[in-house]
Amino acid sequence: MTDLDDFWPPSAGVTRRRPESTRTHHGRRDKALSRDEIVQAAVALADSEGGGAVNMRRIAKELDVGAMSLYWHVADKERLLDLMLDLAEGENGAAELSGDWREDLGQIARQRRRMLLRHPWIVDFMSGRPPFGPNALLEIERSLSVFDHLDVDTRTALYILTTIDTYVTGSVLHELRELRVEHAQFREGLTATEIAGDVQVWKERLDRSGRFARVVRVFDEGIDPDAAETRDERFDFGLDCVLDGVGALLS
Amino acid sequence: MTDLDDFWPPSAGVTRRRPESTRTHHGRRDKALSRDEIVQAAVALADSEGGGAVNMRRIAKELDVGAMSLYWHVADKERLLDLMLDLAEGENGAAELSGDWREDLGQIARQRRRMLLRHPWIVDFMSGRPPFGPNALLEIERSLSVFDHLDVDTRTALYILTTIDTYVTGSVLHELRELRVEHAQFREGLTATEIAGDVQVWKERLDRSGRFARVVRVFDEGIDPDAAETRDERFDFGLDCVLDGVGALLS
DNA sequence: TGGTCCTTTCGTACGTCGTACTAGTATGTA
DNA sequence: TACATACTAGTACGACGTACGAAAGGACCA
Repeated sequence: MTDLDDFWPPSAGVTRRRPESTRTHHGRRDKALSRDEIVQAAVALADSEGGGAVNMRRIAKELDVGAMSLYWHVADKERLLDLMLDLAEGENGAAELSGDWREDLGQIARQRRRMLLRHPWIVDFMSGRPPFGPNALLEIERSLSVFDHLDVDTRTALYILTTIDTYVTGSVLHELRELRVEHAQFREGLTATEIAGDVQVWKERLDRSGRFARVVRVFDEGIDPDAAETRDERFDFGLDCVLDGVGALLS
Repeated sequence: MTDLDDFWPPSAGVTRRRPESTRTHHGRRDKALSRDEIVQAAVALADSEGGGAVNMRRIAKELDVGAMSLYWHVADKERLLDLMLDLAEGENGAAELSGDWREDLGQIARQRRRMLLRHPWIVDFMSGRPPFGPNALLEIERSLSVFDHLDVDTRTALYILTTIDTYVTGSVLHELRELRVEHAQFREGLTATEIAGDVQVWKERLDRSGRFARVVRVFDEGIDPDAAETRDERFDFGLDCVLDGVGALLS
């Protein structure tokens, strides 16, 4: 495994490099601080306390290190976030592909969704960050291999992958909205019955106004579009739509 | 037009209300400050200088007002962001629908994409915010009407709308990533040829490693998946996939 | 006229953030 | 011993959200 840092795109000034020659420890600390260690700590912190808890002082405390020590290994917080994203990107073990395009694309999509739900902070930091870190590139490479034995030009293959990834990303964004709203309500100490009562009052206000007939019908039919139990089903529903569309295109 | 504030869901404590009785101006300022005025100023600021420029002091300066004056009309910054999102949501004039489901869903999707691209800060603030402000609800109501004369149960209709919205959101997220990377490069004073040269070096590194055969082929075929000219085409490609899938379901 | 109350405005100040600057400390080399 | 290299870290600055409380000015009543 060569140094993956070589594969960052030119726009990302990620590579503040360690010296190639000596690897001995020079600092005051007993163990040498490393960039990987920092990124891992940051990811662990973001996983357990949310993206909002990620700040340099806090990461440093986690590593029992001065805040400014981080800046030797990482150019700034933006670069650290780049590295965090790509680390998460890399944790999808490359399970082998079956050879059936629909099954494989479906598996890639579901795997990616699971990854994003494991690290909800990714969607917070994704915007404005180029998705071409080394591990992301490896994923793209792997995904492109699905089309190896299909009669599809490269551009179309890319479009298809982009469409699927787009759906997955948007889907997770939706799910996280719901999860966080639930969480906020829970933290305010509201019981399920209190929430249901409030929703009922809300619904009646909507009903009385006469401008939300169809929305009110959703309530009345007892459909909770955000119900936790139906999220997988809903994801698969949309994914099937997308893959059906892809199928129509491939034939 | 009754007060749309009535239609906020119970979870959003948006409604710090003005007193109902007297409406005369009491403050020190010559014109009374109003919540709408604040929200509009915030949106204008976000549009022109990006979501990062939105902060209470700056909005106040824009209105020639003390920073803390805002807090009489808006509970806190989070609520202000809620209001900003819903204001943008409301600017989609409700063009009448044709009655052809595919055309109408396509139009809704394209209109929403344009809105999100007009206000790129929305995707920055969207995560973790419930999408049920009054104007969002009106949009949902309008979208649901597409299914009025179709034989689709409510749940499926909702799933379809969610799938489309999911695709649009993810799509805009992708586009903004690209736009912002371009913008960052531009701001660093890089010329197009410099960028092309850097990319070439990057590509060759990828090539030499032998692990990115398919990605390198994308380069070699001269395909820029992020090219500005092809963005509309790419969006329509994916949207057609989704709508094809929906079509398969409806028949 | 003067008091008192309610609505609205806003100055000050605190805690938190990213990080520039600078001064260190430990190791290797001449 | 002297100097360079590789790291670590304290201090400090400016920007942020906003709690707190003081005030300003109209409305009302005496």
